[in-house]
This record gives sequence, structure tokens and C-alpha cells, in this order.
Amino acid sequence: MSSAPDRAAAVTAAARDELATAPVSVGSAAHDAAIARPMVAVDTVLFALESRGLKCYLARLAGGPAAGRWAFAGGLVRVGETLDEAARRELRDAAGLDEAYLEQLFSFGDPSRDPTAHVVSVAYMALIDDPRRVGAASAKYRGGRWFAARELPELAYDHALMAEYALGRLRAKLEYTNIACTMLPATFTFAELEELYAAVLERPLDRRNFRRRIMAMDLLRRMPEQRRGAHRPAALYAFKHRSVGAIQML
Amino acid sequence: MSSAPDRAAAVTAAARDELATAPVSVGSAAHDAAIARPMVAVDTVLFALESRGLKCYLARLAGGPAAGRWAFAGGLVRVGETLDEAARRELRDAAGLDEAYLEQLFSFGDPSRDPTAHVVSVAYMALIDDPRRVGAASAKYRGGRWFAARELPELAYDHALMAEYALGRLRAKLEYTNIACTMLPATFTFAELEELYAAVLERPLDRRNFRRRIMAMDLLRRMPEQRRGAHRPAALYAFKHRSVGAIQML
DNA sequence: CCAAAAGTGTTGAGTATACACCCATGA
DNA sequence: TCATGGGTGTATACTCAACACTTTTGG
Repeated sequence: MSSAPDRAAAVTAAARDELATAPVSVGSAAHDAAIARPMVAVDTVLFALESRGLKCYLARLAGGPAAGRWAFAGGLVRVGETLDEAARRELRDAAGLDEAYLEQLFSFGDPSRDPTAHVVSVAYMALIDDPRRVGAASAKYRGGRWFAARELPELAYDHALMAEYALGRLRAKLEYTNIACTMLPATFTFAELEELYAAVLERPLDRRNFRRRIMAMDLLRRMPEQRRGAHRPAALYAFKHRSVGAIQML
Repeated sequence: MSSAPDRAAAVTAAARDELATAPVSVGSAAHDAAIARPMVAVDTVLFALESRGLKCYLARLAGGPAAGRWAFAGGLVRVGETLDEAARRELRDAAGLDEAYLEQLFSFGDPSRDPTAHVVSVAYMALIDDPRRVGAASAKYRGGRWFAARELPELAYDHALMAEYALGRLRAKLEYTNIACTMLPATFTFAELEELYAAVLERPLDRRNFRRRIMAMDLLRRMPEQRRGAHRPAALYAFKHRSVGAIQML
């Protein structure tokens, strides 16, 4: 990663071509070389599976224009960090997470999405294998908790839109990638894998067809151990590859 | 669309929560309420079909750090405009286009993608039905031309990445949406539709299977007229819906 | 021995692919 | 009449969905 140039140089250099070719549009801010520009933020929709279905983590904003409202972990991007890094930093900040599968979704740039300033937000989706991995939040938030993904409270800014977008992407990728590996522990039973699919897709799956479909993709390794419970023991499986990008199921 | 607040208010308001909770990170820029922040740009990969296949429009940058190199139409987003609006404005500027199908692809935020400043770029794909619709470019560019999408010259910044991303998206959406309607004139023959698919997907299609597949989707209206040429006349068709979002072919 | 979850195959319908010949026209 | 591109049908392989009973264990 390259180091960031100092502020004045950065602003003037990148604005140069536009200043040169469209000086009229600069308006009253032109007394300074630093023209008013939209800022960049990231916001991350965090999902995890819990017993009763798919959950989504929200924190209550402590300050700012939307103080008191539920929102996803997010904040302004700093000079010199990638968007992914910013998203990870904000996840650490808001949910104490230091590892998560992260995927960029879409950028929301409506100038009225934040009433106090023009902030372009790059929305992310994050997936973790255990909701109990979220930890303490920073002072920017007044605590957070998991909500059923289907029954989110009213959200700050345009975060409801982001939630929809994220759920759509998660559903789609469940069907044609091995993304499920990010939401399960290292080993798991077939029933647990099926519950994950059923919870995210919100429809029951046929056990035999599901097992055949997954097996045909050759994604899983059968473990020697079994899970013993109150009834017949279940075979344990692990994903052959724990990285998502590599595998396309189609 | 809301009007943008004035510059000082905007910067301080949006930076407030971060300033309050992470004052240490502000560093030497803290003498001003306006912390150095990445800027936001848009860049648009413009495609059109020409006789010999899929084409991609590039312009030569006149100034800036990448002066003289080929690049897609793009530039900094202004306060108060949406990302889509910024992309359309830059398309007008660089290619004289005032109508195009536009779709956001992905945001590229690596701080080193532009060596002179941290600019986050939101990449777009644009599709038009006739490459001759591009007109005069602004002073920001030293002319532009169409290149075969498969043989682009060396590109400025990370535009080669954007091109790959755009081509992937176009291919994917051709298979499961009616996006083809944006790249064809109001009426067209079946052969022209098939040529579009073959050019974008870069593989030959079986004429009979293709016709059956398209017909099964019920996207086309048969026009009363025919196209007369040197040989047997061809039936003309039009898309029932010329908007992309509405139709999912699966 | 009973309750509860794990595990296992077959059939039928629909979909996708491969493939070759006649048709209509202008030159 | 011939060259050129337009238009059409069938047979087969494959994929997906529907469907119910047996097995294994702990209590």
C-alpha cells in the first residue's frame, strides 16, 4: 500500500484537470484550491447464523445526524486505506471483529441520503461463522445486538436499502458459490449445512436432493469423527476450500 | 434531490462522530476541521456493437498524472449530484452522449490506483445502440475512438481492471436479462440479435436453439415490416420492453 | 421399545443440446 | 439459375423435482 500524499497536494493534483477544463462549475468554493467534494464512507451488513435463523448485527448510533437510530457498522474512509481496509476497521470498531468474510456490494451516492453532508457510501456484506464472535463496540455506538434478518427495526440513512441488497447477494451466491463455508464452523453436519441454506433462502429444501446437489459439487471432505447427540450420530464434514473466490459451483 | 450544504458545514457535520471518538487519528490535518479525505470519481466503460464485434470507447487524457494515456470517460463527483448523474455528465463531456443505459459495477478504492491522490472510483458500464452516436469530447480529452473490446490498448490507472469487470457483467446479464435491448436499434432481425450475443459471448450460437430460447422468453414483438436486402427478406422484431430492470429472463 | 434425527434411490417432467435441409429473394 | 442469408423440427442426454422408508442411537 502506498502512503498518502499530504492533503493540499492531493486535493489540488486530483482536481487539476477539472479545474482547468470546467472552471465555471467551481462556484463559491473556488477561493480555496480544495473544492467541496463528497466524502466516502463504508457500511457493512454483517450476517451470521443463529439457532432460529439468519441474523443481522446492528448498533445504535451515539452521535451524528442519526443519533439513536440503528445502523450497520460504518464510517468515513481515510486517506491511504483501501475500501476493504476501511470496512474491516469499522467492523473492528463497531463489533470488535477482526476476521470476517467481506464482499463489496454497491455504492450509494444520493446526496440526500445523509441530510448533513454529501457522503457516498460503499456498502459491504460481511459473514461470520458465529454470532458470539462480536465483541465490544467503540464510543461511536451505544451498544449493538443481533436482529432477525427478516425483521430489522427502522434503520438510519438508507441502510434498509443496503440490507435488502445484501440479502439478495447472499441468497444468490449461496446458489452458485461455496460462500456457505464462511458461515459455518470448521466441521459441521449435513443437517447444519441444510439449515443454513433453508434459513437464508427462506424455504424448505428436500434433504435427498440437497445432499445430492452438494455432493455433486465435490466441495466437502468427510471427517473421520462423528457428532454424537441424543440420537443417531451424524457424519461430520468440512469444506475442501475455505476461500470463496476460488470456487464457482456452476 | 436535496441541495448540498455549504462546504464547511458539510465537512464538519459528517466528520463529527469520527472527530469525537477518534481524535488521535486525525494527525497533522487537525488544524482544520476539514480532514484530508479520499475523493470520489466515476469511470464509465462504454460498449457498443459494430460490424466486426463488440467495441469499447476510449479517450486520450489531455492532462493530469496519466496525460496521454487511454482511459474511460470519468471524473470527480460533485457535491449534490448522484453517482449516476456524475457518470452521465462525464459521458456527455467525454463522448457527447446524452442517452445511454447505465449500470453501476464496482468501486475501486486502492489508494495507489492514482499516484497523485487517493481517489475512490465508482466504475460504471454504459451501453448504446449505435457507436456513431458518440460526439465531440471536451478539452479534458484529446479525442477518442472505438477499440475492439478484446484488444484494448494499455489503459490509465486501473481501467484495465474495470474493463474486465464490465465485460464480465455484460456477458452475465446477457444470459438472464433483456439487456440486449439497449444495444440494438428499435427494430432488428433475428440474425442481428444473434450476432450481438455471439459477439459479446465470443462463441458461435446454434441458430435454431437460440431462436427457440429467445422466443420462449416472450421478449420480442414481431413487426409487420420486413428487412429487404440482397437476399431473402428477414422478419423484423422489437423488444416488448425497452427497460432492463423489469425483465428477468430466468 | 420408543422417540428422534440420520441416511438413502427411483421415477417422470422438463430443459438443453446436437444436428441438416428447404425457402425466398436479388443479381 | 445460382448465390446468399432466412427460416424451420426432432431425437437424445441431462438436469431438477417429487416422493417414503430404513437405520442408528439414547433414553
